Amino acid sequence: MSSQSTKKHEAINARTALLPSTDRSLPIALTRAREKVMLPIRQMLIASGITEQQWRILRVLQEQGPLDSTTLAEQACLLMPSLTRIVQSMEEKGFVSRVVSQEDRRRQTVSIEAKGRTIIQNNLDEAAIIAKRFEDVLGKQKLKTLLETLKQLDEL
Amino acid sequence: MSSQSTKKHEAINARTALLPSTDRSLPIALTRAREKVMLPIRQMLIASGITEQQWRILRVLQEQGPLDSTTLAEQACLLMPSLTRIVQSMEEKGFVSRVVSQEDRRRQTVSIEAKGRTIIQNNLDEAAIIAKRFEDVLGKQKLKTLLETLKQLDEL
DNA sequence: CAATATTACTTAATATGTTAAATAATATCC
DNA sequence: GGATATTATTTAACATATTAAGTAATATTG
Repeated sequence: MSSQSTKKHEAINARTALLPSTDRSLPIALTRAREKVMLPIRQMLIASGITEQQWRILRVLQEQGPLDSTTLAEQACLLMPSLTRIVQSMEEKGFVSRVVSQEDRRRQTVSIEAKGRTIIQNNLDEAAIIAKRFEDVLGKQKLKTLLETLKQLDEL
Repeated sequence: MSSQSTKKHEAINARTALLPSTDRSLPIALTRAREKVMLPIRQMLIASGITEQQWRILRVLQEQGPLDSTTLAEQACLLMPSLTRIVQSMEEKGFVSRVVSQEDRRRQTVSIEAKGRTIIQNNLDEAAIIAKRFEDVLGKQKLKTLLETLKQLDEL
């Protein structure tokens, strides 16, 4: 922002006009928005002692029933190495259970357990309020458009 | 997806209809889109041996000139503890330098160095091509709308 | 059907994310 | 002006992200 850097900035942009500046960058904008949207959810979950990733795992299992690890990772938007560790830790705490599949013993099925369901119950209402707040801020139509555009990016 | 879990799923949704299901969740959609957009950038940067966060730091410094750590963290979308570590490592590698501010000795100013500029030069064209690809996929108007909506979320 | 390839998951190593606490310098208040 | 509060940065501790390599089971192929 200093005047001496402004000249340099313009000089560089003159020969690299193709790339949008960082304040118009899609990756950065997505990261910022994600952070803002995650923050209240993270704060809510502190009381339950779980992370947003663990919350996503519980919600996916509650919605879709028992899943194999690969599908669960995809649905909860986690990479397999992360999922492995998180599910191990959640199993130790009794939130989920794992059983080896009998048809294919490479696979395992992860299920939500009573303790995990309790966490869902304790947070579902507040999570809905948080989601509603963002819907109200953006408006239903803009939120719908946003989700569609984000989906389009995901499906590339 | 199994039929025995479908009944459970519906039963739960009946009494918790307020919260959108995970496949319509804004946090998850943002995370997925971010991942898709970041992937080609990360792959590009492998050749230079830096991460996307280090790339953001270099780009912000190149655009805006020397910055104090707090501003740099804000602009590069990093938390201060992350910035501290990353800048330390980048300083050791000669990509950036740090000097303590004389007006306020709590502050320090971070500057990009020749080695850092070289990395920018080596990747700017390809970064522009990647950015263009997303612009072409979405269309200029939809990208503009997306950035505006994301900004609106950020400014909450 | 045995060698090879693929798949599902795990482990390892390194980097970043996140919260809390520590540190040092500056600002504020009585 | 000295006690106290605030600010800028760092450190610590733990959790996740990412890439690569490892392992065990299944699938494929000659």
